[in-house]
Amino acid sequence: MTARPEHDAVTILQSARLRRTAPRIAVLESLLASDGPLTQEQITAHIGPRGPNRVTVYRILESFVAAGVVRQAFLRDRAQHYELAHCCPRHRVHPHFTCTQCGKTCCLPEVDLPMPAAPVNGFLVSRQRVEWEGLCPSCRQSPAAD
Amino acid sequence: MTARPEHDAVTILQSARLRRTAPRIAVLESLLASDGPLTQEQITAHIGPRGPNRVTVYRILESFVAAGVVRQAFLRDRAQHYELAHCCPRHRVHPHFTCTQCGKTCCLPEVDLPMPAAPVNGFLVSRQRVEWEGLCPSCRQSPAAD
DNA sequence: TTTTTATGTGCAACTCAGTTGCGAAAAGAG
DNA sequence: CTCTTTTCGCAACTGAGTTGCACATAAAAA
Repeated sequence: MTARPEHDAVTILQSARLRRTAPRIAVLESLLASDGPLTQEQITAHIGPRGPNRVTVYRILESFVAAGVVRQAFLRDRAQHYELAHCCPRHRVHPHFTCTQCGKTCCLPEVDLPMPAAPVNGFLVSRQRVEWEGLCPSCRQSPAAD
Repeated sequence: MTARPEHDAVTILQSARLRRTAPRIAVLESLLASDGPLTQEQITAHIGPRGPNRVTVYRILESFVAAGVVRQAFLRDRAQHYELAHCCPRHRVHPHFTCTQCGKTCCLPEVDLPMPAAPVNGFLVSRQRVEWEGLCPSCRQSPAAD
């Protein structure tokens, strides 16, 4: 879980000049361990009952977003989903995929979707967000599973 | 406001076989009069103080979505935004544009973004949602205005 | 190491979009 | 006009996220 330096919680905190506290490390490790964006509730559940207060998790995520370590990936079911920023460069566009069967969401950083460089109908686009819905590889192979 | 038949509230209700009540007509007319998706709060404000209860607006929107008359365009600031379905065909992909300066959102139905027909990395995509952020035409012309 | 100080954390209470249950009202059928 | 079904309004609730404040602690200074 601490193979590459940029995938180590303490290293990330240090290079972002953020205080390294137990709650922050725990939140960061939850995001590192996940293969997709997480909500506050999912992070709290992953850390377990001895983890930080949910307000603390919200504030930690807020500070991570401000520091550029974490990004607000998308909103679903009225809940914000957070992902590590290093999973894909800031200005590059990557789609988020949600499986309609198993409900899991993951980001596809290797997929590069073009964003219009010139204005479209007079609208100057500076940021793009793409959400895909459909069937993930495992649900396609086992249609009735899960 | 009632120029084209498909843009007339009563006609829309009749062809969708929905009871035509004052609250339904008022909600539909708000959406018809708007150039972009609206929240329940915006619809209620547009109708005015003598309009229906907010719970009623939610239920009306819910029934409109079920009937295919209205679509949930996107979620912003924790609020669902609704738009008329006839503004762009159901399965075609159109981006929603939000201006970072004036905050207004509109959909660009004339812009057709390609959706992958074949699976991408094993993920079979059946629906796409695209959000653009940037400067709208009027804010580009008057940078400090509004 | 100890002290100091700025920052982070936990708790309780709050906000606000959206939901639910239920009795009253009104639309459409006969 | 009457009956049945659907819709509406109200009040109370839910759940994600926020705020204020006292306490705790990481990092800086002594």
